Amino acid sequence: MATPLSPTTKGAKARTNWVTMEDVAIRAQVSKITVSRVLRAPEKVRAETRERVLAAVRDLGYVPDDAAGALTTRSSKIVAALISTLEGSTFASTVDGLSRNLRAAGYQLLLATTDYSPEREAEILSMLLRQRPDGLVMTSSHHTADALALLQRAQIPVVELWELPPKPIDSSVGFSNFDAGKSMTGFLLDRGYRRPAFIGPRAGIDGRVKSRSEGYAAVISERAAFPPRIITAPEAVTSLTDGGASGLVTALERWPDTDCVFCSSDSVALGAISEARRRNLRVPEDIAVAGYGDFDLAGNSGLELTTVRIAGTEIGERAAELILQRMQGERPRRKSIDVGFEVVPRASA
Amino acid sequence: MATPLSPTTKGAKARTNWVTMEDVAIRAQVSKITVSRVLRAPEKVRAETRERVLAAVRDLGYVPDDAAGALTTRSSKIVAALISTLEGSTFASTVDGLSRNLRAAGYQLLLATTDYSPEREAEILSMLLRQRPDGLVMTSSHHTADALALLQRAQIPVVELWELPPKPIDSSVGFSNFDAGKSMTGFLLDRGYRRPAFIGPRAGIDGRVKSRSEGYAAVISERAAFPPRIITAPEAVTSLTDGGASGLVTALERWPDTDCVFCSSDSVALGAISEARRRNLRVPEDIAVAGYGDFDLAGNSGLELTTVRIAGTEIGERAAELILQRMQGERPRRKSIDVGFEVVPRASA
DNA sequence: TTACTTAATGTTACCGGTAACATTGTCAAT
DNA sequence: ATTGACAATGTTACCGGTAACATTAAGTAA
Repeated sequence: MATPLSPTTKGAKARTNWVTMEDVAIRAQVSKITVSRVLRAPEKVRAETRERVLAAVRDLGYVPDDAAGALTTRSSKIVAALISTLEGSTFASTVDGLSRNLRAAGYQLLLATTDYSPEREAEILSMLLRQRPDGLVMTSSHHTADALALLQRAQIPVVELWELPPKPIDSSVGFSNFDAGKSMTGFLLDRGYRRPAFIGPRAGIDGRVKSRSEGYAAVISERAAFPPRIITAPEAVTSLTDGGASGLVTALERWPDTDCVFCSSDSVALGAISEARRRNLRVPEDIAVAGYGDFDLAGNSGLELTTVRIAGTEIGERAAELILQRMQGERPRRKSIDVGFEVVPRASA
Repeated sequence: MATPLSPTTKGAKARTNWVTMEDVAIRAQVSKITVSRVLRAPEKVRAETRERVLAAVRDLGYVPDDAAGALTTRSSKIVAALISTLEGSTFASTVDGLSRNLRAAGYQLLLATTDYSPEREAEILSMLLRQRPDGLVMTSSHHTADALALLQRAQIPVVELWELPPKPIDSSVGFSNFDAGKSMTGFLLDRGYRRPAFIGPRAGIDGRVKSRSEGYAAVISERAAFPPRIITAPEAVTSLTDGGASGLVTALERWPDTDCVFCSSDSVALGAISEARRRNLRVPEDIAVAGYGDFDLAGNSGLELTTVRIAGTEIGERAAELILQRMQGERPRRKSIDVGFEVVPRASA
């Protein structure tokens, strides 16, 4: 009693939809390894054979399985990214630059957001590592011991973004938030403002904001005759813009002579400006406002926001380059790349 | 002559840093499969054995290799996302919601941006498929034949986001851009504006914008006594805000009686408002401006932008649910989820 | 006691590729 | 004609897991 065969040429099984390298090999009348060679080292295969294989690939619509290949090559062609947040557009351009440059080299980006929580970061990290990424980028530089241990064992290139940690895990692409805070504060004093305050989101959430405020404090301590005025939003306030609005109120209540606020981000500055308008305060005559980030809205919106420009896309692109070099086994010249920043003077301060 | 053994207990090879399931098995004095069971079906293993295995897992810091497992389970635990752009914060919250909900179920998000190009989308798609994602989401609904063929063969759940295509590939989560365009236009006419124009980015780039403008045109044709006034930015203009500014100028030049502009996004509206301010036009008295998207800046910035609110995060969350259901083999009730939209009246129109 | 379940664990083969080595064929030099 | 070198292709084993089936031990019903 003959078992009824399916009408496909394949014969038995076919439990999956995917065309395998073996299918291609059979159709091209070669062995699997020849197909593999055509795809990865075409010059090692005679032109005639190569064409036959490529034709089979096209005919069958073969798409290689990188995960299977990774088992022997030990390269998943995946880079993982741990991003603090995608909201507020701070890191969006970085992710974009990163993904674009990685893809050009055949790598894909595995993305996860940590909401600024080191604990969540550690948890997510261990999930991401199950995919055996070839490299890792992260926008935070405060990590739990667990996370560090995992990274230690993983032995993959790690790039920390958006700052230059004094003691980097591996390498980093960013700039000094401390210096940026100093520069803007110095700029404001130079412009003639006497009592600048610093407004940030709720405390402790983001090390970068802390560095900026410390830059601010350093300059104030050095050049001004009053103690640094740093305001952090109360727990209840979640939105950055709301934090800016409430921060301005708090600043003016606590120190009525405040003539200028330096906000931890453009979103915060937006909130401060809109609060100022609500109170009929002129910007910058009654209260000057400076932001941080040079988001799209800062220059193009009629806000004319004085701010600090960060090369977000470049950070992503450089990180990709660095990671790619490291994955190719090269030891890059520098493990830290400083992309700098720029104070952009506009009308608001 | 004895070969010098490394001091590790492992004996031979150890060409990789990663601890394998076999290492765990040896340490716990069981077989690989028992380790596998402890991790995936603990109830099938005696408590005592289980503890021993878990201890070994902890001691060695074992992290399973999902890619290896995927070979037999045929589930990569990866979902791929093809996003038109990350800039402008339109899709950021969607990606966030998606990633969050997927991770809760043990899935990771593989992200790529297409820059609104169907050709690039097809190209990227074939790269992404090499990772054998279990599911796919995409924010565009215009695809090349190649892309469709690939998706066809891949046989994985596909969710199209941010609109409800009349002929979806598989399933979709979104809303009707056409209806949203109609609603806002109707709202503007109801408010008493007589000559609303529509301002969009450069033509043909985004099908959703087209749908919105068609909604606008439909209402104008039905209720107003003039032909629809649709302006698209010239090729040279890349920024959305710049497009809004130049769009306003063009509208007022071409149709001086324009009393209101409905912009294809809040960013465009921002540009229009700032151009209006430059020209000392009062908003909304001289020219009313409506946006689309209800980005963070719309409500909190003092702009008081009248706009259409889209539940971006919800789209991501629902898409995750849908994909997860599909991957579990369930046939969900609806293949299309309409999350709706809401016209948000503020001061600008 | 003996056969029959059931629980707990192990063995084998396989997923879809690639590394390493093996084989075959061709041609030039001896 | 014989040999060696090299080009083209194939064979085998293995990567790190899991499915399917096999085995063992202990308990239970007849």
